[in-house]
Amino acid sequence: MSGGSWALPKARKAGPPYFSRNQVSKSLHQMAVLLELDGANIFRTRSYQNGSRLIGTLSQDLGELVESGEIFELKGIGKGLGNAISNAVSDGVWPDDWVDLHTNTPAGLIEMLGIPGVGPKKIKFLHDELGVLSVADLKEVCTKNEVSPLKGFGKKSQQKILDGIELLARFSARRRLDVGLRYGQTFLSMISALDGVERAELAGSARRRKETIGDLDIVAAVQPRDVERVTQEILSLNGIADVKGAGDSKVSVILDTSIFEEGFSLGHLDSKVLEAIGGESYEQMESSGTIDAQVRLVPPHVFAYTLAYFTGSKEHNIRMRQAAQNKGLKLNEFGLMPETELTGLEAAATSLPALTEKEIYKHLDLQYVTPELREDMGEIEASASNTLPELITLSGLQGALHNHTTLSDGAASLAEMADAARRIGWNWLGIADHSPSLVVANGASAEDLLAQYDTIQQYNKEWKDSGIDFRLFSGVESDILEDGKLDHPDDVLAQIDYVVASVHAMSRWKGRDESQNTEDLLTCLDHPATTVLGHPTGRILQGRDGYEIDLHAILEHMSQANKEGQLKAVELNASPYRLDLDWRLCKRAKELGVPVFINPDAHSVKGLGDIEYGVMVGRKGWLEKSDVMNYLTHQELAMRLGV
DNA sequence: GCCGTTTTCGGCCCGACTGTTTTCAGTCG
Repeated sequence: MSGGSWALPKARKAGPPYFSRNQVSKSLHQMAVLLELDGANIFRTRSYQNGSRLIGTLSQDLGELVESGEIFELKGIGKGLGNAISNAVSDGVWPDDWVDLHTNTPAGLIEMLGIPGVGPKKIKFLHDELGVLSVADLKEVCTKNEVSPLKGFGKKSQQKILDGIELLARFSARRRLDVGLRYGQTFLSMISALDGVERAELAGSARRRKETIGDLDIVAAVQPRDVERVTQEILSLNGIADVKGAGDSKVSVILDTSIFEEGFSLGHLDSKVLEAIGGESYEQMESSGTIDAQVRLVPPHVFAYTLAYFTGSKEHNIRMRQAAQNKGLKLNEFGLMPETELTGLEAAATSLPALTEKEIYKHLDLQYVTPELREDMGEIEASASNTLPELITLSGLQGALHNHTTLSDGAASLAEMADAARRIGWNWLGIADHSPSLVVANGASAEDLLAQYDTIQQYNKEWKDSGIDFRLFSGVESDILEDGKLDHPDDVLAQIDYVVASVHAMSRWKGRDESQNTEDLLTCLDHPATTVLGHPTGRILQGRDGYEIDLHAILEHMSQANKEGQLKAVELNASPYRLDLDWRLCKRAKELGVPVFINPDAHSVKGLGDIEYGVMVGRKGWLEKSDVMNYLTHQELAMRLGV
């Protein structure tokens, strides 16, 4: 759960526009949730949800769309939402009914939505009947047996709610991508090895490489005669802490860390990251954590359809079904078939055959869409017109620019980092240790920085003289100070190869509004020495939200600078704790021609491996070879940096 | 609340599972 506030945002002092795209998008989302709790028509709530998504991913300027009235031409924005948004943006006033709903909905009801098995209808009913206002209230009435006699409830429902509250308290619902993938790939390999499992794949948000994962979905192809035996064998695997259910086609379990033979530990972390996720107690929590997993057992001939279905996303699936409908067909997890009276597996007998997902897309006259892109972010249109991007790959990268050594808070020396990069097969490596203001990370003085620069030149000369095609670049990760200033004198910055400018003083930046933060970042970007904007929002996944910032405006500003011949690049921080730039904005950076550096932000040799997660997110953000600076050779990069 | 070459009403993706019912509603993905 994100810790956002449930009040509507206050209007900016200067306007119009009085609200940003992010604020409008978030408000629409909140309205959708509140309307659900209020018992509104689900199609009405869905309209708000769609509107939130639409505005949030808009590439045009919201203020301009409102001013010109073009906002009403967006598909999904009609009279109601269009007027509400227009008035908010141009007059700074939210509709009365939005304000009322926000004022009158108890915060505890929203919290209750996090309980598994408890949805808006039940919450409303329990609120109306028993006056339940919070999770604590709900626990109390369940314990007092006041829920089971209610119409539509019973003993089991009451116990299920109590179990759900327990689960909510034990662990936050989602896990980071790296953690989810470790569980998922381990469990998948165990299932694949079972006798009778013909094929198995990880599906769901893990396969789509979302930055966090709710639960694991695995699809396994099993002949019907083997289903019962395979189910039993799955239930006896190591690492299963609890069995939630086991039917004819689905096994639902909770996994814990005993699934890992080698145990569970975190790598060497950035001190700021460790602090944000709760310090050492976090490691303890992580190692006692769990994740839910569902295994679907299906006959081999429907495997591809089930895999596609459970890979999602929900939004992508909806578009796929519409594409099927346009051809007079019905698409579900069992097949692609003409409309019939039959349902489920029986209807699948009439399905068009598909051994792979590629064939499903082909039946619909679509180009195959790789799982990372299945978010209804334009991939269906691109697929229909054969214009899907040719995505980056891990093996294509030649180096990475933002890494630390023992000069600041890294665990490995300069020589060790360089050696590791060469063993990976990279052509270059950038070193950017912290600047002096960041005392907590042992920020290096100007003197030490310049000494490091000299050492790097010496290494480079040695490699060159011995015919080794490898180069180190010498940079700094400069803190962005008050008013957008950099953390070293200009004459120092002018001597080194590049500057990654990042915000670290989170308490100060989080205490200010979006326009002030954005303004300071723009000032910093305009400094001639600034090359890369580091971890642009400062978010720590599952730890803290980033500071408020209008990244669309930042990216547009950077786009302009690049058009004028300056190199202003944005970082995709590959640390699985950050994954910042968000994938939704990678696509925007690409459209605007803002170059992207995928940076592991490595604080140890092992940390270089985090680049893998950056590539996953870059692929999810539509990035191609030409969008990513890591594809350059050191000779090409030196030219771009002017060194 | 949105949408429309069946256009101002009546649809809006689809199915499994669960627990409650005796034919269905709520939740989930």
